[in-house]
Amino acid sequence: MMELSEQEQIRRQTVKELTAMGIDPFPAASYPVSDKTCDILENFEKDPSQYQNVNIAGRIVNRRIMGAASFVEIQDDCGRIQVYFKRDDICPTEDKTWYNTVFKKHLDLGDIIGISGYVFKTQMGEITVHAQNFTILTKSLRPLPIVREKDDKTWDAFTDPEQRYRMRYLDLIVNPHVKEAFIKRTKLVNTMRDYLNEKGYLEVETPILQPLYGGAAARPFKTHHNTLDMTLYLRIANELYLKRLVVGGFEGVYEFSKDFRNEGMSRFHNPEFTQMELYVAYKDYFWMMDTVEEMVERIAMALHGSTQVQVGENIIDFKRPWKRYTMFEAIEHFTGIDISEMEEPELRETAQKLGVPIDDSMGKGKLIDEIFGEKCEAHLIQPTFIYDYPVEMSPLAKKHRSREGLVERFEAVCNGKEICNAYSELNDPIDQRKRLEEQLELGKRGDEESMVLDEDFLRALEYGMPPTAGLGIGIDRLAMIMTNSHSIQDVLFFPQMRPEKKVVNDSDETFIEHGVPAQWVEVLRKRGVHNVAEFKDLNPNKLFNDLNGLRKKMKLDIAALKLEEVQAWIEK
RNA sequence: GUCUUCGUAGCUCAGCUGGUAGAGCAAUUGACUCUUAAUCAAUGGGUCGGGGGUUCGAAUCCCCCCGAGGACACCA
Repeated sequence: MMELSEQEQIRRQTVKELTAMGIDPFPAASYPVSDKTCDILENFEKDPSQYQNVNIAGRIVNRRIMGAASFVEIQDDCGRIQVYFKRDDICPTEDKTWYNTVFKKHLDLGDIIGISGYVFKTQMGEITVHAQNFTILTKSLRPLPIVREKDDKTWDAFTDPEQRYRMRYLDLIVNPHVKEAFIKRTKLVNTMRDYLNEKGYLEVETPILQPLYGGAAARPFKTHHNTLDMTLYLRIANELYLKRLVVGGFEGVYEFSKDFRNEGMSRFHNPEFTQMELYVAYKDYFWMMDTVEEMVERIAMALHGSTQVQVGENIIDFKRPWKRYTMFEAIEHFTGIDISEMEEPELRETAQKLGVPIDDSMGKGKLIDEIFGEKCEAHLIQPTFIYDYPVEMSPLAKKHRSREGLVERFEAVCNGKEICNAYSELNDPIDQRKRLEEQLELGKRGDEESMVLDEDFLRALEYGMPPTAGLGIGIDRLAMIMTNSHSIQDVLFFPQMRPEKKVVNDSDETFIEHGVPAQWVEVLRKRGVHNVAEFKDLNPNKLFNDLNGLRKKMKLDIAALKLEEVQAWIEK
């Protein structure tokens, strides 16, 4: 038995009383919902005659009882509406039980009911459903957090992040803006998918369980397949599989993919996250910049009806064209230093001068990337393309068509964070092999993130992949921006959390076998001892004192314990 | 992983330099036939995250642990 709070006990008792009255608190039959709250609120005044016989269903989120009349607020999946209950309308005969007992005493905040009635406007001018009948559809056994709102002011908002993320269902019930954000997220994905489908690209699915992981520099999650008796990894990216499909002759493929990276967590990182990766044959990275601009601008329009989006303090404007800087230009812009001609020692010196933290394992490319990350990225609020990256950091990107040491790669940065990453894809299999081998070499230098050589991927390239533009765009990051969310946990329904500790509860019998008299078992639980295993960590004197103290407090009519008895349980 | 802030009733919070745990809402009982943070009256509800220590006495001070937030690190 778990300990129930007073309110939970009362609600369980109510369930019993309803059942005893012949009312099923959890009925099986369909309820004939014919109307939505939002539709009634929006359209009632245009044509009241259409709303003389409505059926709504939803959760009771507020209640005001005035004797023989009451107002209840019902919430369904699109909003809330006030419902008016009048005793003599609910109970037209002499028997007033249905109103006085079932409605007033046996309904609680959080219960789900169905209501049939007609719509009218109260004296205060609020569109309201006048209930003629109601049906209990689900009793709620736990009290709901009570959030009250009036004129944009909120009282007792349910804000504890731990509870909000662990019990997202509660968060969704009581915090309407949370629901809004998730609806926007889905709209974002739908808009992107529509855009890609309109262009004629094919949505595909590739393996999540992979024998080798690749396509990004991150540590993977490792698992094991029993029948094959082999290690499998959860994918960190799907790039290498999608490119195989381009080799296979698909000229435009994309996938919305859950990827898994075994790295630290923060307000920008969850162990599993969503990316959309797109590969289009016969295109290059400049073409891809145009595509990203067009697609993201369309998403902003779909979600906000405007290219401008409020994000924290800033208004971000996704209107095309976005600013474009090469990486060297961006660094020169923010530091005043032109590093484009520098070699490793000079870069190292410059980084130190700029206060950029570096270590010995960093090569030329990593140093440039660090300087950019430290000095530029956070300042790029409006959407900006940063292009032409050092080759060392980009083993899958094609060599720059004219500049030595660079690759044709870009990232879009927005609100100080990377939102996408794209290249003219490397399709020279000899160069690709060399680059991947260099990554392995870097691995030996202490860089844990370097990749494993994927021979089949190289074999595919050797058959010939057309020149291809590729893109990875972070759906969670984009959703954060588009919903003005401070943290990734606000755009994931169920962000990863440490598990709640669960207390093991022993049965009465187990305690009794341990020598605890039956009437003391409940007292022990009250004291916080849930199982006999906890005995060994307890001080017998303290337990003895606490239990007899509780006996007094609970006014129990049983003999006081002796210290020897308590010692006996603990030693057993 | 490091630093830092936090954890008190179902929810939101107060509780000063240690002295028997408080409020509002929610709950229970009662009054009230158009209220809307409904109102009015009464009542109940707490291992003060867990464990240890200091003390005559700990929600409060100290240490350890658990959980969460934030910052940093990591994450091309």
